[in-house]
Amino acid sequence: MSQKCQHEHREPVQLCNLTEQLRAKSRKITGPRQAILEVMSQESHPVTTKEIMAALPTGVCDRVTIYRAMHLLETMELVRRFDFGDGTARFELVRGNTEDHHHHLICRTCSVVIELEECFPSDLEKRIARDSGFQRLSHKLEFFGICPKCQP
Amino acid sequence: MSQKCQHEHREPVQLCNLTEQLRAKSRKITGPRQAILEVMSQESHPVTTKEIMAALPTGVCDRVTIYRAMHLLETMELVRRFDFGDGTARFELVRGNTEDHHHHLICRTCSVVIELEECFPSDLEKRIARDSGFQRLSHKLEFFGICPKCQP
DNA sequence: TTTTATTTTGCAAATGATTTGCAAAATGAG
DNA sequence: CTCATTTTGCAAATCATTTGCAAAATAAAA
Ligand SMILES: [Mn+2]
Ligand SMILES: [Mn+2]
Ligand SMILES: [Zn+2]
Ligand SMILES: [Zn+2]
Repeated sequence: MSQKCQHEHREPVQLCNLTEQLRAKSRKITGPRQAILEVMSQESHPVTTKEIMAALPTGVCDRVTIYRAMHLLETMELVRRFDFGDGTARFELVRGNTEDHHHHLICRTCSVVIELEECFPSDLEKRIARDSGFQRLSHKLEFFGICPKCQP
Repeated sequence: MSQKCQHEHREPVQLCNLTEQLRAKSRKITGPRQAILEVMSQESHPVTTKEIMAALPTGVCDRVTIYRAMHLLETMELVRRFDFGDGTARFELVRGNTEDHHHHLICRTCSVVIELEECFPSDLEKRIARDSGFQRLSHKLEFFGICPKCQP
């Protein structure tokens, strides 16, 4: 079945998904949640809760609400969590298929982020699964380096 | 030139390295540091500071000392830091060449760890470097899955 | 629309890992 | 053994994240 949004007016796909998926789980469509998703839809790289907070109009919601929204959206697979190794979680809106994922390249000096298309080769991953007997394999993978601007 | 230890008596390679490298930096060879390395040399997977603390004879040192030792040993490249995504750093003794590294496969249910030989293909990594203009690329990579014992 | 059941939220406080300040203790060179 | 330097323990600070709870918001029911 198609996932097409039923509304007539134009809205980002994510907000439609949000509405529908929230209803399906008897969760509520609230101002904070819409505002958070609005902010995230304008970001092209993973963002921290602190950054979301800063991008939100003053007083929209508490930081705790953002943490709680991230948990919810993560379980709904509308948002994905990343770890750049600095002790702060980052979140990014899932834009394509839920099954897709991607990785990042981060500058060790200025922290600029590049979105990557390359992924760990699935045949290699299958071999790891076969050799170990593990099932449902997934991976966390991020690259680090020195970006052109930061090179000596 | 060979890295062979000059001492006559038998000691784990790491402790020799420690002694020599510490001298070279005018840092001191202390009881806590030797004890911590002793514990780590008996572990085959990355360990947390809490686990090191627990494995150490009571009263050998404070948890803070372990944190400080990990920082020092990490800069000396005698120890490597890993992140299994649970908010606690893990450390493992570097056993082979300093340039080598490896990754892990962790059970999402029971947390059992498998040491892996597979690594991200270097030709692919070189392509990422070339396409992005980044230099000195490195990567963080860990796999997750369900181990044979935890499978339904 | 009003009522009612349920979910959310804000705020304060708790948790947990890690870091820092500082004076006392340990180490190693001479 | 003495002295300069590095380390350590302990308490307190930081920081991200979580939790408890009563008040506020939302959506289903009447
Ligand atoms: Mn991304
Ligand atoms: Mn390992
Ligand atoms: Zn991937
Ligand atoms: Zn690798």
